[in-house]
Amino acid sequence: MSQLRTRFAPSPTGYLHIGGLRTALYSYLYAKKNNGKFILRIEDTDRGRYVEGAVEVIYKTLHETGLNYDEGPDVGGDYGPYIQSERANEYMKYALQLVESGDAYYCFCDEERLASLPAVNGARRYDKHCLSLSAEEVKQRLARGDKFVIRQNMPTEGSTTYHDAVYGDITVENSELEDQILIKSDGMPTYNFANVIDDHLMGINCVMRGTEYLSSTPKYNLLYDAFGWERPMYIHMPPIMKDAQHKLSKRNGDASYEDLIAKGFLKDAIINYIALLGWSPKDDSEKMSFDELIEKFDVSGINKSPSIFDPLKLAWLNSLYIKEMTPEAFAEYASKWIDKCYLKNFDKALVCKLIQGRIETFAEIEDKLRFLVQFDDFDVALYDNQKQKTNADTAREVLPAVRDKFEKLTEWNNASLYAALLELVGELGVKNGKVLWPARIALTGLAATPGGASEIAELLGREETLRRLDKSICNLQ
RNA sequence: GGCUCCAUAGUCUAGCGGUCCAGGACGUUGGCCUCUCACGCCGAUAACAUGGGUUCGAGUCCCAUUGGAGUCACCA
Repeated sequence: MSQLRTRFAPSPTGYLHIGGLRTALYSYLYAKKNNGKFILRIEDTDRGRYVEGAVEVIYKTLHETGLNYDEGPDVGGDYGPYIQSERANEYMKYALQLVESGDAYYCFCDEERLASLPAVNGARRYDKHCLSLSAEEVKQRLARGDKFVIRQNMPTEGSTTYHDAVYGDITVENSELEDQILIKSDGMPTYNFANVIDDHLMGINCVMRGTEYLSSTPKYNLLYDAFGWERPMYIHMPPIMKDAQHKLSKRNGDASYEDLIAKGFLKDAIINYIALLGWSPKDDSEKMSFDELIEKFDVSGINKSPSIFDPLKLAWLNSLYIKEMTPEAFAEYASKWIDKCYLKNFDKALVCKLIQGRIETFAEIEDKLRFLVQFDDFDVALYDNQKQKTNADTAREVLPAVRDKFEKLTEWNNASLYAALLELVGELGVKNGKVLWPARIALTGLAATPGGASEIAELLGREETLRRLDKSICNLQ
């Protein structure tokens, strides 16, 4: 068999949604796994839907996620142009070839007539009205400048079967197939037509796309047959759902790739997660690098039923990727979120050290660090802790001593602070918690913090630490 | 509504006739660890949609029912 060529053919409608990204991912993985080529083609035959800048978003996202295509509008290739609107003159030629062979025909029906067609089985169906027009009549109307479309002439009997790599054999009765429009009245090809022509012209021998095409694929195959072209292999994949009933879509306000990035998810985690939505490797691997994905990817692992997008599991994977970042990489990536917290005098490296292992998404940073710049009066009930045997009364006794120890320190770092705290524990002859708990509470006013008393004191610095202790001690009186 | 497809825990999934009183993961939860939280570690939790077949034997094959998805555009 000749070299495998897959393609991702999005239409530039403004963003790249998660489902589209996954389609691109699988296509890419499958191509790479088989030493094939992955091609990007922009399907912009609908002039009305064109969105400014949408193409760039597609390029950017694909490159950013590592889904580098071998051929495409911005990288070139031997089968260009890779933007359908730039190949506009190609399609009519092929449509006319089909008219010639009787596999397609001119149709002059207007909207009104179409709308008056009776519904069959709950849906309107074109009645092949114009198929019976004589060649002479067609010629006249064309010469007269009548608006027309070109329709595919579907067989009315028999059935068409094809093989899908994940769903198996799919058979559809030809009578179910409508005479779909190939060339629109504006002269542009419909997606269905341009798709087939371009796939063939670009040597695409493997078509990967969502299941929404599962039942219309026979129409495409009939086109391949009419031209005498070899049909490609098909790999349809199930949709990604928001919940059991609804597909994930930007229109419903669901997260797009950009949204997820903005919410603090790492691209590697996103790719890893969506690879797992609808596909699973032979072993039980969950966290996989891009290279491992290529290595393990296999069509037989693609699932048949829709899968629901689970932000919780994505977050879990994301936390795994966050933990393995180097401190430097983490600091750099996190800086944009840390900056939102208006931290001025705090050691960023120290801050990062405390939060890196404690967040699942970068968006949580703001909440986690708020206590650094905000220290309000708090309920002394926070000093209550059954397990540590502490309460406001014990805090009242311990805190002044803590303050005293801290003030005498010549070195201000976690080790010395912690040592000072333990020293006090020794002197008082109590459990660690009896000192550590109230100290942390007094410094933050929070039941849970991203660090222990000494770590937080180190971060706060001598001055702020003493100030907070004084304030808390005062509030206990 | 017609047609096509799908159906294992709350979610993602393994399973391709016996090795499954169903395995992994997220979540939830108990515990350990611990300067709180988090991490980590150990344990628990919960599923073969229903009903018929086929078979010595069915989560695995067939049929029906139910449920769900997709599709039926001069949108892609």
